[in-house]
Order: sequence, then C-alpha cells, then structure tokens
Amino acid sequence: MQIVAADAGVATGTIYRHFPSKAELFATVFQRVAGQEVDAVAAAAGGPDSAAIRLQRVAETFIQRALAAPRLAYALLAEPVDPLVEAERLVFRRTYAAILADLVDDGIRQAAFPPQSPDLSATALVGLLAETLVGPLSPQAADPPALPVNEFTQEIVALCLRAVSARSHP
Amino acid sequence: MQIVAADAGVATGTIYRHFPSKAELFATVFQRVAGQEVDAVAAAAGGPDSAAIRLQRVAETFIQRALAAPRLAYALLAEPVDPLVEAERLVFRRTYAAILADLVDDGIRQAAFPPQSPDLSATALVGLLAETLVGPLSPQAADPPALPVNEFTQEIVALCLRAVSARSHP
DNA sequence: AGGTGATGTGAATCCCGGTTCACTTCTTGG
DNA sequence: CCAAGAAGTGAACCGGGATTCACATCACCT
Repeated sequence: MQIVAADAGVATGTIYRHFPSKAELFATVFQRVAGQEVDAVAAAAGGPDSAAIRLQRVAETFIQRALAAPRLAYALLAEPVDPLVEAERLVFRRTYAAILADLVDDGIRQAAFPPQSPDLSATALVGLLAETLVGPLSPQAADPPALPVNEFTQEIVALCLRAVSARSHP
Repeated sequence: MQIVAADAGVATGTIYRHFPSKAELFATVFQRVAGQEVDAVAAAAGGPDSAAIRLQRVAETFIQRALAAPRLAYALLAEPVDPLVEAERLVFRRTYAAILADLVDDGIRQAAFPPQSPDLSATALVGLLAETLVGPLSPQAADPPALPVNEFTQEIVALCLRAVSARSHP
C-alpha cells in the first residue's frame, strides 16, 4: 500500500478514504482491467459469421492481447493474489466461458459442431487457452518461445476448433 | 504450523527439526502427494494400445481420481498456496504435460493424430482437464453438478480426443 | 468571512503467525 | 551404565505491512 500510495502521489491513509482495504482496492482494479479484456473478446465473438469463424476470432483476440501485454495477462490469469481478487478472477473466467458457451451453442444449432454441453466445452476452451498462454507469459520463464508467434497462435486456434468440432473417425 | 504440530501430536518447534520452514514443509507434502497422482496417470498412459485409447484412459484416470478426492484435487490444482508450493505445482503440471506430449507424439507417428506441436497440445490438454474439473471441485461451489458423473467424464474425454484428432471439415 | 463536512496526511499502532532457543528428554554406542 | 549427541518442547519473540487516527487542509455554501 505504501508503494501504491507513493506511486499515486498521495499518503497511505488517503487510499483508505476510497477503498476499505487492500484486497478491495486490488479487486476493483482487477475488475476494471478484466472488463476491458472481456469487452474485446465479446466484440470478437459477435458478427454474422459462422460459429467456427467467430471462435477462431475469439481465440486469436485472446492470444494476441495476452502476448501484447504479457505482464498484464499473467496477472489476470495466473499470478497469486488475495482471495478476494481470486474470486474476481473466477468471475472473469466464467464470463469468458459464458461468451464461448453462447458461441458453441450457436455452432451446435447450425450443426457445425456435434452435440455437446456448451458450458462444459466453453470451460474447457478457457482452460485450454489459459494454460497454453501461462507458459510463455510467466515472467521468469525467459526461455525463448519454442514456436514463432504466428505458428503458436495458429496451433492453439486449431486445438480450440478441433475440440468442439466433429471428428472424422469416432 | 501450530495446527499441523497439534495434528501430528508434536510441539511446534519439533517441525523445525525436520523442515526448515513452513513453505518447504508444504512443498514436500505437495511433492509426495502429486507424485502419487502422476504415477497413476503415467500407468494409464502406458500399454500397447493406440494413442487415442491411451489418451482416453489417461483422461478418465485423471477425472475419476479428482472426483474421488475432490478436496485433494482442488488443493493440487487450484488452491492458493505459497510461492514455493506454486513452483511445485508448476512441476506437477509440466510432468502431466510431458506424459501427454509423449502420447501425442506417438499418435502423430501412428498417423492417428494430425501434425501438431506435441508440447503445446499436451499443455492444452492439461489446461482443459484442470479447468473443467476446478468448477465441480471447488469446495464452496456446492451447487449440484449440471451433468451426471458418467456423462461429465465422457464429455471431457471427447473434448480431449477431438482436440488432438483430425477434423472432418478443415 | 465563517462554518461544516469531505478529503488528505503519515507516523504510530496492531496483529498475526512463523520462527527461535534455552531447556528437557530420549537414544545409542562404547 | 554413562556420556554425548539427537530429538522434542512451547512460550516468547519478532518482522512486516496493513490499518488507524488525531490533526491539517481544502471546497463549498450561506
């Protein structure tokens, strides 16, 4: 809190005129920033295109934004935080999942995707995206990425699309 | 530490005869327990069967063990922990990923799976499994599961298999 | 101008639980 | 049976950092 106050150019006590506790301050910040990310992804999920195309766009948006702001993405996805912030993170992930669930639902209705639980598939996609990104984002993991960014993105997109699409050989 | 000591029937100081700090004690416990889980999954990954069948077995093993010991699974996968334990968790996830990467690699060589980065796909599978399970495992989330256990398991297995398998319509 | 409430200040407080340590008790090899 | 070291004890210590609060300043209204 000392550092936050100094950074903001105010005294420590001043923070407590606006936020009841460190946890709530951090949760509020998380909420705002996460909201912007959600908005970007929600925008990518819209449009008149097929579910597959929209899913591709969502995944690309998610990945590109994460790679463009790795520290932020790491904070939003994986950094250890207060329980109150962790609760906010859960909401954040659920919101992503809700967007994806709608998308998957559309795909099923268009018969582009086979029957499946939209909620479960959406959750799986969130986990898939988050886990594949946490590696490269992790601040100390400075080892050079195994794949060039473009290939990396396309691989993950392919995984997402396959996961919810029909297989050739059941 | 007080509680751990009381639980173990020893004095607090005694713990420090065996472990240099709380973090290292917890990390050691995590390591041991995680090791058992990894062994179980590694066993499921072996055998003479096709990569797809083995992947199915791995996923089923992972899911069933998690659902059988939800609290433990939650602790291993998602519960907030000391940084040192978090590092152990990273190793744990990487170990799972390594097992799966071998499996995916086999599948590609058998031409059962299309070309893809085994490491990336394996990481994706770990994320997919972890995220779909964290919901039901989360201790406070006592809402009745949307799907019966069997269907839940089969859905997740299907997602895993599809994610690494060929699609009918590219 | 004067009063009143909101806002700012930052050193001091307070709390919490991990860790220590002087002492006791057990174990083991000679 | 006796050192001498290992293991056990638990009350007290201690550090760190979030939070408080008595006081100063500001903004705004009459």
